[in-house]
Amino acid sequence: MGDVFKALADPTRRTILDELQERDGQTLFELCSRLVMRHGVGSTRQAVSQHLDVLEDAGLVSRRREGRYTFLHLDTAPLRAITERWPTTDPPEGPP
Amino acid sequence: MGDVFKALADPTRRTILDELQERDGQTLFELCSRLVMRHGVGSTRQAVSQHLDVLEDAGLVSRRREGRYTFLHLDTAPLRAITERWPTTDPPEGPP
DNA sequence: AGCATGGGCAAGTGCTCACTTGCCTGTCAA
DNA sequence: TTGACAGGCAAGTGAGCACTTGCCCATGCT
Repeated sequence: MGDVFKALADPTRRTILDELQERDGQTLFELCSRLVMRHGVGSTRQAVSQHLDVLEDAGLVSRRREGRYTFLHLDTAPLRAITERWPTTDPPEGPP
Repeated sequence: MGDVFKALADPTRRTILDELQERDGQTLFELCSRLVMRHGVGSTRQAVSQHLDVLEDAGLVSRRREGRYTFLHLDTAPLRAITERWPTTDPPEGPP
């Protein structure tokens, strides 16, 4: 359970989640390219892969192998446990 | 914004939030005592205080000075930004 | 005034973590 | 079959973080 929080603690990993949410099912190379192009993240392929390991352990990302490619999929389900653990008093309805 | 995630990454800090949610407005000594008694957290006073610094920077805890005492208050508002950033597809209605 | 209590401030230490470097495996095209 | 491509598997390194130790300041009671 604490893996989810540790996974979200790194800004690069949060950017990966952002990118996968915008375009799900990317391959590792495509993800690396888009991280450089659109988010200015200059990490190497191995660094991104290690981030994906952490995200996979947290249950936030799943790898789907298909032939030569490995497609990455986002799963935001573990995030629900956060707001369920410390429920907010006032609802998300925005004030005036 | 990333401060919230870094604050939640540590298990001791999450326990502090749990304890403050159960009993809001504690003082530092009371919090330390209850962390030892009820959660088995054996950190020193300074360690807990440094955790409170992190939680305060993240906006999750506020310190209210009153005479010789400093009361600690929980604020779960920053947690809402998490589920708003990566909205879940299926609602929290649990399956069978 | 004088001392105990509640708490802050700062330096030092060990461990974790993000990132790099290098090499190795499996898949497709020519 | 051989080469290029997509990706994994380590080991090593530097920075950040959690925690401790020691000292200092303010408040309140006697």
